[in-house]
Amino acid sequence: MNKYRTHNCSELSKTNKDQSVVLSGWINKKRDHGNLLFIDLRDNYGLTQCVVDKSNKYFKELEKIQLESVVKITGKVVERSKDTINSELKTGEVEVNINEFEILGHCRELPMPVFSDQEYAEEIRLKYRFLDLRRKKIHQNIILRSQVISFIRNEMTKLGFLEFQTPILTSSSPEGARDFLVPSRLNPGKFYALPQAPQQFKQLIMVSGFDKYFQIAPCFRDEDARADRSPGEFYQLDLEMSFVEQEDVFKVVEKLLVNLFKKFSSKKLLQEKFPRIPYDEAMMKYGTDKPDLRNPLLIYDLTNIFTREDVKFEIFKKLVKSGSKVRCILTKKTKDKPRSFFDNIDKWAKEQGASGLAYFTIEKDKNISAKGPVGKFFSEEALKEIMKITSAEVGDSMFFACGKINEVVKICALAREKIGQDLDIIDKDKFSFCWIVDYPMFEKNSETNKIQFSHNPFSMPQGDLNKLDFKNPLSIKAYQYDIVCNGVELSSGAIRNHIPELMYKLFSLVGYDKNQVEEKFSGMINALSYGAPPHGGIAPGIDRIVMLLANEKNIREVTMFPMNQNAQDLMMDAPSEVSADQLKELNLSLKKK
RNA sequence: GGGGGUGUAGCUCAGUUGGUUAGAGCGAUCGCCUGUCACGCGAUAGGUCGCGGGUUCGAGUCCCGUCACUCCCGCCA
Repeated sequence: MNKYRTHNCSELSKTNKDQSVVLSGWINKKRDHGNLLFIDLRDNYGLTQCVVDKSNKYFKELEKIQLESVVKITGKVVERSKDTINSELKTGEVEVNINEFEILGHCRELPMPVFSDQEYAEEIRLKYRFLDLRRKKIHQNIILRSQVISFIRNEMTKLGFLEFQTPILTSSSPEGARDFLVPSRLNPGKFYALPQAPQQFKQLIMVSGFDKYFQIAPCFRDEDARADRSPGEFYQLDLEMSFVEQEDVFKVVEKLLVNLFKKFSSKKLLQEKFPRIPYDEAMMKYGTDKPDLRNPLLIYDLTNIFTREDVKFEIFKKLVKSGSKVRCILTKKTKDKPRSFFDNIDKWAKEQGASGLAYFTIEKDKNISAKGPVGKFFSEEALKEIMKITSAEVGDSMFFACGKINEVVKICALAREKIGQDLDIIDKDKFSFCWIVDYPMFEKNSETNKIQFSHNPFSMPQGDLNKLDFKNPLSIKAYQYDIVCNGVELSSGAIRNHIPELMYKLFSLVGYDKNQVEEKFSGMINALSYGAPPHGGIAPGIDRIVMLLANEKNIREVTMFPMNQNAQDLMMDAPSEVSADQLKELNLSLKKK
């Protein structure tokens, strides 16, 4: 028999009546009636009420015991009287009459209550993460995470994928995020980098002939944190397949995600075959390549309207003449919204750094007219044209932004989200997935004006490879795709470029000559020239999937031991200083401040 | 690197126009209480109002600086 328990804290029921049992767990809560004491004993599995009265020799000691102490209790299971049954508790029909008890782990005065729904400052939660993790909600989140990962492993294995580990200490690569560097003792002056993703390794696995690979892969990027982005490290379901086209990857991932989300959430999926939205279309209609499709609002381009003679909105017209764009967001049936609704959005836009959002509502008396501060600037003919372009109807309103294309697109995307929230038209009980496809291979850096890879430099360009228009690199699309769910970017992937000559050519467009490519990507470029299969893959973010399933807005709520925003682990005190000897061994010296 | 928010008891927070000795709930300690499940009741302890400077007869409150946490922008192939 186990020394510590015969049952866990969620197991006992009426069927155990009169049995002598041993339970171990944490003191979740005490209710002291002076001569009668109730103790809720908690473990990973649940809660059991234990009772003791003053006739027991341990009574005084139990009365004094700190919450969150770990104890072993020996006692008898008794059925509760009808009026004392707790239906909220799985074990609520019984309780354990304590005969003996033993303290297994003392607890000091707590820096934060464990049994409470109260929110606490993150600083204290992170410092005492082991206490925080005892709390119900986050405890459940972490269990969910484990179940999600185990489900994924199982499904991937069933689909014939093999799980491999790839190196954690690898080489730094240009392109992409900032690397975490690790100094090499045996190679003074040289550094390993932690992988930003196992990108090159998974392609090498394909070249090695393994056909289908996956891994729950840790990825390290030294970039600043966000609510949905841990500083430092995160996990991806990294996968790669040989002899596939884009649709083959989509099929696998769609099936996996649909099964996963159905199993672990009660929310409905808006569509089980994810819509495919070309990047250009997404940027036009939603202003972003991670649209929340639960939000029905759409963005329209109305730049041409502001070249008309019968439109007198001079500020916009002047800007349009100098190359600015006008975009609008249409809201349906909003004519009765109070003035404050519109003004608040205009005010909000100004707070976002935009010059504001002009608006009007389309009305009809005898004629079509526009009501609102700028309504008078539009002729009936112009309004009819606007209604044609946007499919707007009488009673609808529109918000206008004007400016340089990048700025307009950005504020419209934000405004779409903001207005959607204000109108409360986003169904929070749904998941809406989509694929964003046809990403451009290259983009122009707005500061340096230089051409750079817009996503992954290893992606395969679309179209006839013999007829690619290298003179117009910005026109080249790639077999590059993202999965988006409810406005959250879950993953990106691509069909890879497995042709070395094409790789050299593409890199040359962003300013790398052949030697540089061979130097920077030696492992891979070399491998591709010894018989590489066409291959492609994707890497959905595990943390963000669990966030969606757990309905959490912050990634730390689904991460067991997260760092804070400044990339510090307050519990383990990392990063920390190291000894002079350690530095010496690594051939490093620190600059004095 | 930049912008916003927050910082008062172990925890969560209140603190009015600058004005007496800075309060509450939870927790802790002590006492009472035999059917609670957020048990109840009474008492006690607990404060560098993040830190530094300034204005003022007087600062938790106003001003300047600074630090910490957090959210956002930049960044994140």
